Amino acid sequence: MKSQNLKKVGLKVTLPRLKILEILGKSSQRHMTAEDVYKALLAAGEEIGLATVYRVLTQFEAAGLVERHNFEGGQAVFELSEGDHHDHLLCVKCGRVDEFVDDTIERRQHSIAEKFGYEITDHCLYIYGVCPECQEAS
Amino acid sequence: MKSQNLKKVGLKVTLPRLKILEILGKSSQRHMTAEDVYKALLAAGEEIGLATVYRVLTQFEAAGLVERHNFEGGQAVFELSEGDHHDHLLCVKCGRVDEFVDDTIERRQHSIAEKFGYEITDHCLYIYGVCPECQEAS
DNA sequence: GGCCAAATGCGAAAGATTATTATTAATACA
DNA sequence: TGTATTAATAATAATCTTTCGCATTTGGCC
Ligand SMILES: [Mn+2]
Ligand SMILES: [Mn+2]
Ligand SMILES: [Zn+2]
Ligand SMILES: [Zn+2]
Repeated sequence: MKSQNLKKVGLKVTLPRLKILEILGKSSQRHMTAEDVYKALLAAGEEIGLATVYRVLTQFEAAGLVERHNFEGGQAVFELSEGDHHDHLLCVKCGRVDEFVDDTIERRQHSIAEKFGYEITDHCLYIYGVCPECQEAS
Repeated sequence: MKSQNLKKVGLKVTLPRLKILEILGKSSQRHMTAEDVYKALLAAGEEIGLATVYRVLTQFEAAGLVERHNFEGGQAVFELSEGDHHDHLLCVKCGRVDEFVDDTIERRQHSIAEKFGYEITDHCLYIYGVCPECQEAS
């Protein structure tokens, strides 16, 4: 149950938070901007302000419930955290997002951080390109 | 000479463009925000508007003279292109930036893009962490 | 030097995100 | 279950980064 997730991380169980969690879980797009979430809420008949969406998403990020990505193009996107780390492939034409995990890359990253003496906190790898569908279309 | 660089990419040789190229080349920080460049220009006694800095940096990016990065933290940063691709290690405490190249990672990225059928256009790998100096300080 | 398109400077505008504050709702507990 | 306490929300304003519009200036070329 979603309210358990919220309690677990010490957040009060409120309607906006539940609805936002629900949208993030149910939407057909896994990676959503704050605006996307806001519009989905409106479409679902919920009267939740955009500022609340931003506030809640930021809290969710701090609590580890969602991840924020700064893909190219101004707006940050959010996705539900599911424990598993993964990286992203992004189509520059249609905005499609694919996810992947590569253990070799993960290991190399750690050895690079080690070589430079960094204590790694996070990392992100974005591969931009043209997806198969968009290649055909051109 | 810098004016040659500009002519080569089909950009008119103007004072703002020369000065901005110069700042990017001479500044102690290799990775600068538009604001950084603007302040450096002011400090050098040049009267160049911030809008011009943004405009010129964007043109330079389109011409391949500089690269733009969207590190965490709102502002884009720019650095002179020097042909060689590299990725970045970023200290989350002091903002230090280190650069690295890893052929294994580069190769894996291409094979991932291939597996998904993407025609790769670009990619970036940011490793965030705490640099050696900042580890001591804490 | 003088013409003309292109570039600049300035201010306004846009877009994304955050802050403020009065109001409302969730939790704890009587 | 009702109430007090405290945190969360809504609405709006503010902020921050970046871009636009337009009058003025400049660079390239004759
Ligand atoms: Mn993802
Ligand atoms: Mn660099
Ligand atoms: Zn596509
Ligand atoms: Zn540091």
